[in-house]
Amino acid sequence: MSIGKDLVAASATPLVLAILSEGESYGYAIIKRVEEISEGELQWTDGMVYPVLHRLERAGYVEATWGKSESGRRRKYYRLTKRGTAELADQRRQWQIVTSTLRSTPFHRFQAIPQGV
Amino acid sequence: MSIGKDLVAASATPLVLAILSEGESYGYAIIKRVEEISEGELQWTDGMVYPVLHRLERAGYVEATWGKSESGRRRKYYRLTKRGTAELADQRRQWQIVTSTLRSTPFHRFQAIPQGV
DNA sequence: CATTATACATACCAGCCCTATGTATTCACA
DNA sequence: TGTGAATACATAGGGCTGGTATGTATAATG
Repeated sequence: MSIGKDLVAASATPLVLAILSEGESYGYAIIKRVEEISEGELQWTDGMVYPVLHRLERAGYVEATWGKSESGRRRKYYRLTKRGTAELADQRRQWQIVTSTLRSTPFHRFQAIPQGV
Repeated sequence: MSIGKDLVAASATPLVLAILSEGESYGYAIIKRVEEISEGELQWTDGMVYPVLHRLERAGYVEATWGKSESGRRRKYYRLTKRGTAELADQRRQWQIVTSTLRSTPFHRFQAIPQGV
């Protein structure tokens, strides 16, 4: 994808937490949801999402329970914990600071140059 | 500092490029400038900035020349290259996508200690 | 009956911030 | 005169994390 690795890394946690704040969900659906709300710009792989969910679980930001889809496939449903909700708020604060700092530079005046120079 | 490691990582390159787009500068001054425009929220260390500058130089985004301060201390001045300017534009595009995606979620509705749906 | 979509898991690799450490000069101040 | 702080740059090593590749398994599709 056309988004740098470190930016993907930085946005992974807040995006997953934000999506789960809409209601409980599971790995595969989160991948689809990210693709949907980014209008196809962000395309996560499963090999990336599951480790993120495991990490969030270890950190106590989410809880998981095994369930089943209507068709019978097993699913691991995740939902935000209280700590996860607090973490989401903190993530938002951090992004505010950084984007606000970037806006203090000529950063926002640079338009993307389509190909070539 | 209170900003996560991965967010610091993701913002380092665009911030340095944006600062250099204001005019040539050097490591120590960049650290001070970041602290200034973030109003003290971002406090970079020298051990973090110099490797970033070296990486940007290897990537061809910046050029460096040795100079001296008025008082006589040696300084390495960095300035944006054409490729660096293009990279800055691309970084901006990436950040637009990610922040726009985050805004598509309840992310922006979370204030310090939310809940209440 | 084979391919695709769904659904989850993990080992390995590479990249990068962070900390710690080292060198060197200028300036304030006691 | 001397001592610490600020200025100024450099790099080695550790730890964390996403990306890739791979494996398992079931349901739907044609």
